[in-house]
Amino acid sequence: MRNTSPSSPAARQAEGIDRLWGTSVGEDTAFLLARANAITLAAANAAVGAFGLKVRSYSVLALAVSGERPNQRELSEFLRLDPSQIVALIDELEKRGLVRREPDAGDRRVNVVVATDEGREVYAGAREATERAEAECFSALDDEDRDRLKTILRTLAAAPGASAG
Amino acid sequence: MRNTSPSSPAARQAEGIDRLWGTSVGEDTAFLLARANAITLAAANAAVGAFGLKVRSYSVLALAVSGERPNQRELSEFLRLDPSQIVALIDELEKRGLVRREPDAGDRRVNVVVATDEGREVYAGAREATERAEAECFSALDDEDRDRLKTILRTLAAAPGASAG
DNA sequence: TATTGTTATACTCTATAACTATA
DNA sequence: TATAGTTATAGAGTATAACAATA
Repeated sequence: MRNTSPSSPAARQAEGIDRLWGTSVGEDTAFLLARANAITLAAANAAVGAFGLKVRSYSVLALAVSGERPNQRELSEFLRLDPSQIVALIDELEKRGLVRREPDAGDRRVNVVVATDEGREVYAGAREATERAEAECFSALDDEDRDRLKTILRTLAAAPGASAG
Repeated sequence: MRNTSPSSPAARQAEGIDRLWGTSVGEDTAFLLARANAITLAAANAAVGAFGLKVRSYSVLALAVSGERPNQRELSEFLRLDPSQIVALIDELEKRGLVRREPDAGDRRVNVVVATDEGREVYAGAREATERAEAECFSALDDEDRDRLKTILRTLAAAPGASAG
């Protein structure tokens, strides 16, 4: 151990990597975005995991609960997941009795995804958990910055090019 | 085709999924963050792909170029990647002659990762490409919002809990 | 001929554990 | 006994193509 300036090993380690924040990587907005996403994703997965869900299946369940009666293609497009992945997610939720595929009256190719009563219950609990987790993730921000972040991200989501892969 | 209100199929489709933005999912900051990340990640991968890199290998190269002489454990911690993944990334970059492992004089277990001249050249081109791509991703934001976003994301990165998986 | 949902498959990414050499 | 780096492997996630039913 040559570098003896900081007392504890943990402190020395932290000091060690903190210097890398001054590099071009640490200045890159896309990198910071990826990191923030990794943190919130992990927290959200932990939160909904208590309800036997992952972020993916939770999102599908939330949209099924919404009352908007999305079909599978719409879920695929909105969540930016391949149609085949949506099939697997719905299969899993349907097997657990949380959602139901309902054939569309006007177009027999189309399945609309709706929540069951049990799905609504599970969703209510999971949503509370994710909101708690999210509040904790963003606890370093004041209310104004939280609003700003959300507004900015919504602007990006609505921007042209946001639909391109 | 029962719903004939919007003229083109594309317009009808867009109208269709836009209604889902009004749901709880569309209001979720973590969801918006994931989407923004997916968009910028795809754009960045496309940009550095022209130089035979991915975002991962580009990040390692950037840190090797920085002059901070990070070792593999530091790269692993800073980039939040497993040490074994760092090995693979450096192997690839080293095989292409873009970086070099240099044994640390003080601790023979440690490898410091530094860029070669060619690595610096490739990095310069790739960095320009990522900056162009990033500018395009964030073109919907004015300068003030871009700064705000960066500041907020930096606050989150520095927050306690940002190091927890 | 195009679209919705489905199946199958291969590829990438990620997580884990065990090993070596040094400390 | 602990740490840096390496190897091997299994699991999750992702992308792609082909297919049946329907429009």
